Amino acid sequence: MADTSRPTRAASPRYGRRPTMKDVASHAGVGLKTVSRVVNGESGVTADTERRVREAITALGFRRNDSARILRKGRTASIGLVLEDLADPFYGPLSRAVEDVARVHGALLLNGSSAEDPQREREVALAFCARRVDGLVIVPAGDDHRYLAPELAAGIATVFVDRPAGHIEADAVLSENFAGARDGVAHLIARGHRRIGFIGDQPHIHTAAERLRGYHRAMGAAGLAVDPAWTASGPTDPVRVRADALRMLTGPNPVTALFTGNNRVTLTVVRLLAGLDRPVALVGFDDLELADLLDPPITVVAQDAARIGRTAAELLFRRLAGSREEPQRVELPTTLIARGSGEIPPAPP
Amino acid sequence: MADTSRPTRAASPRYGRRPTMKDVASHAGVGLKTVSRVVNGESGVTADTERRVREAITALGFRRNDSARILRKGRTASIGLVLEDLADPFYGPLSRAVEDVARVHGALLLNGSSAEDPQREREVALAFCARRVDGLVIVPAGDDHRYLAPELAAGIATVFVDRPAGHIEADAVLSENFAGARDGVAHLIARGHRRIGFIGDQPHIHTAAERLRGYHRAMGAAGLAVDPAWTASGPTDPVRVRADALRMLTGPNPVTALFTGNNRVTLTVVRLLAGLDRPVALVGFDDLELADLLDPPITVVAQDAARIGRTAAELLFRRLAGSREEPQRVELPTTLIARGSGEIPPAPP
DNA sequence: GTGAAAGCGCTAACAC
DNA sequence: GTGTTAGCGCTTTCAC
Repeated sequence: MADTSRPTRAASPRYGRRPTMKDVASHAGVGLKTVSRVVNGESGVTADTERRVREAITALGFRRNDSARILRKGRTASIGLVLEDLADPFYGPLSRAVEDVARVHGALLLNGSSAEDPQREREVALAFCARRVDGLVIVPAGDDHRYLAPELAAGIATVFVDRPAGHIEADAVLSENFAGARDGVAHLIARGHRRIGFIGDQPHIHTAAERLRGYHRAMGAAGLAVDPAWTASGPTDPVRVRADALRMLTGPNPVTALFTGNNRVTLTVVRLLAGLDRPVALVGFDDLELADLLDPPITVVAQDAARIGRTAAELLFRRLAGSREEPQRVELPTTLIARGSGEIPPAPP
Repeated sequence: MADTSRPTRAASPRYGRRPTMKDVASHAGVGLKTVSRVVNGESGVTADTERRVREAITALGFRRNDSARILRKGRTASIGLVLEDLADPFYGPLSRAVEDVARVHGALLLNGSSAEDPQREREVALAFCARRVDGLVIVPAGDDHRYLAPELAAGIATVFVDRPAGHIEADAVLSENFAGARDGVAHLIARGHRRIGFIGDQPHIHTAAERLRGYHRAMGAAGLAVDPAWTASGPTDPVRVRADALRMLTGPNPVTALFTGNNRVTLTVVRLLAGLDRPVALVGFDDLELADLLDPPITVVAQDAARIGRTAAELLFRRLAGSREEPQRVELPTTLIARGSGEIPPAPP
């Protein structure tokens, strides 16, 4: 008996100890290192020895234990992706793009959702660090990332996505939120709208703040005063959004057009407008599947989620390959897609 | 110099060797095991000792290396999820549900896409096994999973999702594909349709075959003969789907209604029908976001992706907790959501 | 071409 | 309460 420490398990083949290289070695009648050479495709093993080793591997059902390998080599060949919610359609393509890049570099992907909770973001990110991921791609929920400083110092490459890091220097890949929103609002202004509403996400979120800034810039550039009742920021909960939209549309100084700050807000507003008899122009930030088939089709400022993910992952692997440039902020352009809802003229007064 | 193996790096604090428990121990002037006790919240450490250890941990920026812990404990507290494509909206909620359950059990989630390629599914699944994940949730791309037999034998719990495993005994969580499709087609028949087309995914895919079987059953139960030109199975590529749909709608024996076998097919057909002047009834398998806002709103047979994921993950963790029941197949009900497109009557001849 | 020995950083077992 | 020792399964080093 080789393993006297677990007598009760030794009898059961189904849940027995997995074979190790040592087991393969004795089964094949070779040294441990020879097995290691075969498993890792290193040279310096005769064809005959290799055959015997491979036979032993198959016979025993051996598979290399990467935990041990990782411990020894110091690199895990894995990266962690922390995002807000895997179920959000924006993050699906983003994750997939990160995974594809990781795959090219032979790395696996650990996935975690922060649920927009800074504390949870921190837990997930640090759990990944404890696993010694080589790198981290983070869609931040919180705005203070000093907790990551020791990890960055220890060499865990980190790229922030969608929103920049708070209180630490790190790479970030963002959309042109300001310019995209500004252009979307300018598009409405160009169609003759003067009273335009903005409904966005919570103001402490970087993208929400930037998009609101873009709204104000477009209005200002056109010489239009903004009634404070025309802007609303808060959770993307449908009840809140619906109430704010209704208030803007029916108040004393009603808007003739709406700019919505992200896909969830747009969805809620589209549902609301569908039940209205009055035509209201709409431009939304983020594209929606089927947006082209609605009546009217929805005009959007589209982000390229897959490109954002790919760009971030490629930057990450450049860092892992040794790039020592200053932390950089990459801003990716958005695309205004005019489909109809943004081209509705203002209703006559 | 403690680390002479990396002379060029030793000078840089930024990329130095990470501190270990041993480093913390000597910094705090205690033994290694005491640090371990503090880090793992074990009892038997005086408040004063604990404070000194914690100070050393903060001072050095120590974080436990879980790779070493995993190697020693034999459990990785992680599970692997292999699915078709993270970017597909069906899998977002599914992944999220699996992650949430994993989180409750203190496990991390490794994510991989097979891109519907059996070889790639195998690579990803085996890479996860080499990492010694405790369990695996797999949306199979291939139909032969004997390659997993040694892993199952070694105790890696595995649950298949959406489609059953091929040639091995394993748990599976599926939708009621047959019943869902049958009821969806029966719904069209009840509205007076007699010539109904079916456009589905490739026939070797289990869900596609089951849904096609449901179609035939509904037609048969209503005493309706099926013209072979009314069914088409193949890749969900829009060009193929469009061509097949057009053929059915304009052939010598044209259909008055279509049943589409999954969300991608439905999308393509919706786009096609939107350009037609003739009204055609449509029921699709899988729900679509915004389906209720289209004109007409789309009637669907909806699967609950989140529930499927949750059910699979819970079954997995029951296995990990020691459940030794026979492998089981769980079938989750679908929901017919009548919205309009499925209630269009047949066009007069 | 091959193998023995050391050690990656941690936890388990068992001293004291 | 605290520390020492062995060893998880692999890779690295170096001897043969």
